Amino acid sequence: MRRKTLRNPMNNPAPKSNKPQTAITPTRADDFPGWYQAVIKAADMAENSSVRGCMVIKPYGFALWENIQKYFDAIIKELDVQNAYFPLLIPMSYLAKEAEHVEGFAKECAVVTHHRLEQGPNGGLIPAESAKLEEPLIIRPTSETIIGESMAKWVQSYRDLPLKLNQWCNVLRWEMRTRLFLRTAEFLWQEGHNAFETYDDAKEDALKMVHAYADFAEQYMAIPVFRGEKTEDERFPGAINTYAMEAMMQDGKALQAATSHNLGQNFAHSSEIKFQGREGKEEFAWTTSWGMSTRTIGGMIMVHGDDDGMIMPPRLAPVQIQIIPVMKDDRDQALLDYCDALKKQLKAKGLRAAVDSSEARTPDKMWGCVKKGVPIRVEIGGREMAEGKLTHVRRDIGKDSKATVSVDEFVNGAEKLLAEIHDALFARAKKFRDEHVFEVKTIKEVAEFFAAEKVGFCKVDTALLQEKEWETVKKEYSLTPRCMPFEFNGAKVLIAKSY
RNA sequence: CGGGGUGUAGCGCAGUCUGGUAGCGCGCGUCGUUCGGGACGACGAGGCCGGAGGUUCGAAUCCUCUCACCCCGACCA
Repeated sequence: MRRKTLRNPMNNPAPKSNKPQTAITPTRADDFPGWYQAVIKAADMAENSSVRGCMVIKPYGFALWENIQKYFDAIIKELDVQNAYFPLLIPMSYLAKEAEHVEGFAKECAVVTHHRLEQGPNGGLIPAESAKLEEPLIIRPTSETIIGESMAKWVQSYRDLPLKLNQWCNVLRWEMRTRLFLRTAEFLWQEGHNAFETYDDAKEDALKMVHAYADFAEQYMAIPVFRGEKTEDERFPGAINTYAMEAMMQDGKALQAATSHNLGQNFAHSSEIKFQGREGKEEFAWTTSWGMSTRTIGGMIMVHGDDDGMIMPPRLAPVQIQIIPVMKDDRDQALLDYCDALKKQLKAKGLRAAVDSSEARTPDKMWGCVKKGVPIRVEIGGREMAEGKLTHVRRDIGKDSKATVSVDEFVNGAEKLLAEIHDALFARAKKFRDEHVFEVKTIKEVAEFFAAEKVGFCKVDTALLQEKEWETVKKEYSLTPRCMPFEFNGAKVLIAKSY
């Protein structure tokens, strides 16, 4: 029965197979994009909404985003960034202020043209002709222009700089093809906008922020990343330099989940962010912008997940330790109390623990835990309770890691165990990534690599991107230069397929 | 916007060619037996067959028109 359900969701005859049974079908090897969708569904993180291109983030997925917000927000506050909030709607003319910026975003903007609805001729509602806006508003695809306007007001003197602002918000980019978390029309992010007195300050800030993101990816998401600069054609519209962190997914494709931009004086000019300098002269500010989105969640799924579902990086996991009471009879209140006491002890240590006291069957609770990627699962039955013990299992290793220890030992070691899981996830991801980066000498070899359907990144001399052949190969295999890692000073570039 | 496809129960699908009044699996509910890594049985609830016209005694099925969504391409965090 079980085999039929899993292998045979389409109701067709099940093929005979020796493959080990997995909670997720298809497996990563069968169909990576299909696997990705199935993991999100199995872990109950998000689903498509009836609004085209927009997703519903379900409580378990949103809890993950809330943790990202919580920890990253603390990091930027340490960097003297202040949170604020700016309008969702931006006058259309603002976008036009920066030439390259318009070109980059104009073709994916949603436009608000009316402010009232009325009864249409065939019933239903239509925008009222009399309520047409003189100047249409766009829904923000990003907020450089509207924040620039405020900055222009707030900055008068060099003493007002640096000014560092951030907002956690939603943005909208009318995307053709969408995928949960990775590319949706509306998505959540933080966008930081800083203004400085000098070019050097701005450049240093843009670099500092990309490292802040990369450190966050490595220390919280357990995702190893390449830190580097984007090539000219991959740059943010209107930026002088764009820096990014690039991660490798398990199918060898690249995912950029956060970027920072050195905007030079481009936006200061268009928004007139001027100040009186130390010598009394009027000067334009130097600005940066930097953002990280819900896309990172897609990255965590594709970097850590396996054929049994999600694997949450411990420091961001909505639930770090799930306690499952294994009950013989209908309901064992003593056992539930015992579990609850354990939960309280773990919470006192600052850990996110939960007890599954639902009426679901024990094996279903366990698989639920597995699919949701809870880092540590604790099982407690009558035997353990009698002996003051518990059994715990690591999600990243599975049942081979099952161990029975005393409650005290577990409580005292839980934080360390979570750290070990984090390190193991990071090491596993880094090993995979390092084994899938290939140094290649010519564009022809790049073409051969992808023609052979090999998986990973090609590292080449940046100069090769000037060759005519590159344009053809790039198109043929839908490749992009991902970034020029800092350690090569622009001399090398990573090429890959990407999300 | 080009090229392909799909709309039937909460989800996944069959039925359409050859019209006859709705079916399967999962899920869901009740009861019983189970219960330390995905249980099983019995009973049960659940559908304007995407929408609008037409043909017909009769349409999920045939015809016309629509609407929506999905996949593949150009753009992107």
